[in-house]
Parts: sequence; structure tokens; C-alpha cells
Amino acid sequence: MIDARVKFRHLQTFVEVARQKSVMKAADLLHVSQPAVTKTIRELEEVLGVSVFERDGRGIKITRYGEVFLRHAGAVLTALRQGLDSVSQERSGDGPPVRIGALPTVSTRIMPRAMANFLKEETGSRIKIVTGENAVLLEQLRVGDLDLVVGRLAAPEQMTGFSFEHLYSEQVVFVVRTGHPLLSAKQSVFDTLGVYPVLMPTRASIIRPFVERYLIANGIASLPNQIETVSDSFGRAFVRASDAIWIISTGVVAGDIEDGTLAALPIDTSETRGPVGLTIRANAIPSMPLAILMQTIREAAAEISAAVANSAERR
Amino acid sequence: MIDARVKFRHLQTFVEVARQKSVMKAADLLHVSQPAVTKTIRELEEVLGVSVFERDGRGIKITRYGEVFLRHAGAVLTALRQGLDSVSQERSGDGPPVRIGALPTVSTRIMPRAMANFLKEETGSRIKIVTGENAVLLEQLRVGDLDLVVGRLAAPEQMTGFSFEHLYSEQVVFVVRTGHPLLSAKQSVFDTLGVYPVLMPTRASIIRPFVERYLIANGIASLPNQIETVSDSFGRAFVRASDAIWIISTGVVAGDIEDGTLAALPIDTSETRGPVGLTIRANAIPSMPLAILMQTIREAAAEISAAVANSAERR
DNA sequence: AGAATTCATAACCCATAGGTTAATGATACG
DNA sequence: CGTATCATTAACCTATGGGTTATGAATTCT
Repeated sequence: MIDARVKFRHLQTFVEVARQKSVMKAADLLHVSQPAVTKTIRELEEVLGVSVFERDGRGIKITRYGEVFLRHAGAVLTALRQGLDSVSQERSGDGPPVRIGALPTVSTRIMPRAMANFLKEETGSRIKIVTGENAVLLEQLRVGDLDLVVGRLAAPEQMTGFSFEHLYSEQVVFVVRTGHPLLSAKQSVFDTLGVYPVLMPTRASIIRPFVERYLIANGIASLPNQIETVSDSFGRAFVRASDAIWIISTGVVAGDIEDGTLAALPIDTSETRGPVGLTIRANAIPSMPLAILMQTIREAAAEISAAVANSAERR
Repeated sequence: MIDARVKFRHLQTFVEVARQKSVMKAADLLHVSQPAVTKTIRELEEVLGVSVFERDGRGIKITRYGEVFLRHAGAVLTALRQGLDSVSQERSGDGPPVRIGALPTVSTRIMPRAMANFLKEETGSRIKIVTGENAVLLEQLRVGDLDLVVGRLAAPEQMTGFSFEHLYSEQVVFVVRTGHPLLSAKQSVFDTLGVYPVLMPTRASIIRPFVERYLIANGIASLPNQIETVSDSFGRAFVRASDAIWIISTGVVAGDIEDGTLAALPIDTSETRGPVGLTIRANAIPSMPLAILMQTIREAAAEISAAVANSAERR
């Protein structure tokens, strides 16, 4: 059982003092007198049995016990805050919409299907879908502007504070219009690659490094005629109308390949294979509609992997 | 700012009633009169602005708002509980030991130094260090048998639910005893590599795929005389006593190279470079001693990178 | 050394949190 | 239908939570 002496007030005060590194400032922020803050901290230390701050010259310094407790206290407060407005927005009928970021890979195949299933659930909540560059989306996720990002797993440095749930793996392909000379070429594709314009993922995208590594590994140092784009609609239109080569995630062009408007070059790109999944803030508790949406996305992903497995006998 | 009317008492009572699905039983469990419970729930509902329970025949039933809030309330309480005993058990001398897994790379250089610093902190808590294969360690981390794994970043598929903190990067080297014929060889190392026995990392190890890719990239399809080992002590002994080549992380043999018993072959292995760092469960808040240990590891890593930068003028 | 800043202690005060018992609805059960 | 159960509501009481002002102790700045 939890020690009944602890109140939220203790945690709030503690966190505020820790943030301000000053009793005075904290007292100001909290609109109470300075001794009140000191007293509250004393009470907290009483319960914990250790000091969380120590005098440091004219000010104070957090102790290592304080450091540790701070994280927990923060967790408690954010959890509570979330809890409170999770219902208050649930009450108001249409709360803020569930905001999700979808990388291009999933926005053509997975998301439409997932949304169809989601709407069947009749949750009544609105959904906002943002497509964009990975770095941007993750930053928005971190700040809380988004609740969920669906796409490739980002580089580990960017993943701190996030948790990732694997859905399926996919790779990068080199696609061209059907009837493209390279499709019937006798010699190695890589030799003549430089002849055609190439559409690359932008530098900020997740797959870019994979692509670069792959190109280097295959003896291609730099490509002329390089165009960087995030827009899949542009890419699609451009590649259809020219002899350009589009280096892009399978998911984006799966449909086009299937109905024969585009074709993948016959090269082994399995090196560029990597996980696609759901990224959320690590300790956030998903709201009810979000939880449902995540579930429908999982299902959609499962359906599609199954379909792919059947039709192409992959694996 | 959080509504000051909410107290932990409200959450505890709420959770208890939700668990018992009965006001009476909850009142019993909480050692208060039954009206007290009702009142507390009323107050909570007042703050939330919605009912969390509704009468259901002779008893009560949780509402959908209640459902939503329950998860958060639970999270709040467990977070607080953890927070409290993260320090209070610390005070009482010996809590459960901190259990960490260290891959060979770090167990020779980083860990000893980190431990030395850690002991200076006088935390009084016990530490258990396990060395072993990556896959095993990560599984133990996942299950909760370990609190921390220090080593190379694992493949993304294995990282779900984990968070990784980068410390430094390192690469794989090919080492041989000093005086080895290959060191003074005129021709390319790769041509004569097959002549000598080779010690490889085991298949389950993280660096194995890196090594394989590297070998292939340099035109070596398969190596005869291949020995797979995880034991760095065996590797060290064997390589000293024979003409074998040891393919291993820099960290393991840095000391040996420094004092001249072993030497690295003069080949560029920068392709095998990759991040080394701390892996923990994504949403677990580190306990007091663990947090301190992580800090000392960071410091140790920083010291060592600095030392390396100085002595070898790397970068 | 003296002034200024910042946190800690002490003494005090009052609203209310947090409970109590007693009485009053609802429901299910024999 | 009466009666036992379980929750709600009402009336009331008191300990203490949560502040206040005044003062003291320790540093730092000038």
C-alpha cells in the first residue's frame, strides 16, 4: 500500500524545484510562499527517507536520489495528466483527433485498408493523417503533435524515448516504366545506371543511407542526374513518362508493379531490407481510439503480408 | 496544471472499487466505512466531469469512461509505487542486485573502469555481471532477468521494446600475434588469408553478419580452418601461440595491441563499424543503483574514447 | 566587512479533507 | 410481499493539510 502521506502536491513541487533548480523560483511558479515549498520538500524527504536536494552554495542541488525519483515523479504526473484529459476529451464527444504520421511506404497500401477497418468500429473519433519526411514526423511525435508514426524503423539515435512494434519487413526496389530499355538489357544493370535520370529518396529519409550503402557496395560512387523527392505522386508520374529510374520502397509502388504500369529492375536489393512498424512514445498510454486504430493497422499489415506471400510466393 | 482536488486516495479507491466491482468490498479492503468510498468516488467524478461507475442492479458497473481512466490510474499508482521503493529500498541497504549483461567488447575495457567508479559511489548495492552471447542476453533483458545490456546495437528486429543509448562506435579488427608473417607481407592480405586458421565470432553474435559482409565484399567467399568462439580468453591464448587470425571487436583486444602482444593487420575495416551502447527495456525506469551504474558506464566510455583519441589520433 | 540573496526553521492559523454514524432509496431473493 | 443487500444521501465532527509571516543561517557579491 502506498504511503498515504504523499500527495500530488509533493510531486509537483518536487518536480518544479528540480526543474528550476531553485526553491524561490519554484515557489513563484507555484504561487505559494517560499517556506511552503521548503516544507513540502521536507515532507517528501520524510516519506522517502532520503534527501532529494542538498544545499549548494547559495542555491540547491539535486541529489542522486533526487535524480532517480525525479523520473518516477515525472512519470506519475504525466500519467495522471493524460488520465484526466483522456476522459475530459472523451466526454466532449469529439476530442482532438487521433493524429498519425504515415511514411509514404504505408500510406498507399496499409493505411487505406486499416482505415476502412477502423471506420467499421464506429468509434466516432476523427483521424488526422499526415504524410511527410521521417525526421519531421518523429519530431512531431516526440513533441506530442502526433500520437503514432507508421513506417520504417528510424536510426537508433533517433529512437530514444520511443518504442517500436515490428509489423513486417520490406526493401527498396529500382523501378522503371514497363518497356524500359534496362529491362531487356543483356549486360549488368549497374553499368548503365548512370545513363538515366535517377529519383532518390531525400537525405532526411530513413531509407536513404540504405540506398547509398547499397550503391557503393555495387560499385557506384555517385550518380549524375540525381533528383531527390518525397512525393510519390510526382515520382510515379515522372517515371511513367520518362526513362528515369525510381529508387523507392516496395510498398509505394507495389500497386503499380502489380497492374503492370511499372516494373522492378531484376537486381537483388535484399541488403536494403528493413523493418516497418509502429512507433509511439515509449511511456504514453494509447487512448482508446488510438489503441483500436493500432489494432486495425496490425490486421491490415497481416492481411497484406499474407496476400503478398500468396501471390509472389515470397519467403 | 493538474486539478488540485485529485488525491492519490481517489485513484486508489477508484482502482480498488473497479477491481472488486463492489463498493462494500472495496471499503473493507481499504479499512474505511462504505459511505466514505462512495463519497470519494463522487469527488473523483466531480473532477472528471463524468461518471465512472453506474448502478447495475444491486451492485455497480464501470462505465466506458471508467474503463479509460482505469488504465491511467493504474499507471499512475504503479509509477508512484516504483518511485517510492526505488529509493526507500535503497535506504534499507540491500535491494535486489543490479543485473547487467556485458558483451565481450565492453567487458575488458569499459566495464572494469565503470565498476571502479561505481564502487566509489558507495551505493552498497550488489551487482551481477553476466557475459554471454548477444541473443541470450537480450532475451534475458526482455524477460526481466537482466536490467541492462552493454554492447553492440542489435539488429532492429530484436530491438522492439528496447531503447538504446549510443556510447561510442567501434569496428572489427583482424589481429595476429606480433611477428606474424602477414604483418610484413608485401602482397595484399586477403590473398593469403586462407592459409592461416581463422577465429570467427559465433553465428549468434551481432558482429558476425558484419564480418561476413565484409569478407564477401573483399572477395573472400569462404574460409577454411574456421573456428567459432565467444571466449576471448581462448582467442587471446590461441592467437598468441599460433599463426591464427582473430576477427574480433576492437574493444576486446585493445589492451593486447597496446602492450604489443598482438597486432592488427593493416586493412581498412571501417565498413564493420557500428554503435556500442546501453540497451534497456524501453519503458522501464531505471532503479537508483542502475541509474548510477549507467552514469558511471557513460563516464568510463567517455574517458576511454578520449584516451583513444589522444593516443592514436583517431578521427 | 557589510549588503544582498537564498534556503531553512519556528510559531501560528484556519479551512477542509476525510472520516464518522444514522437514515433513505433501490433490487434481488425466498 | 416482506426482508436482506448494497449503494446513496445527509448531518456532523476533528485532525491536520496547507498555508501564512517573521526570523535565522549560510554564501556570494561588492
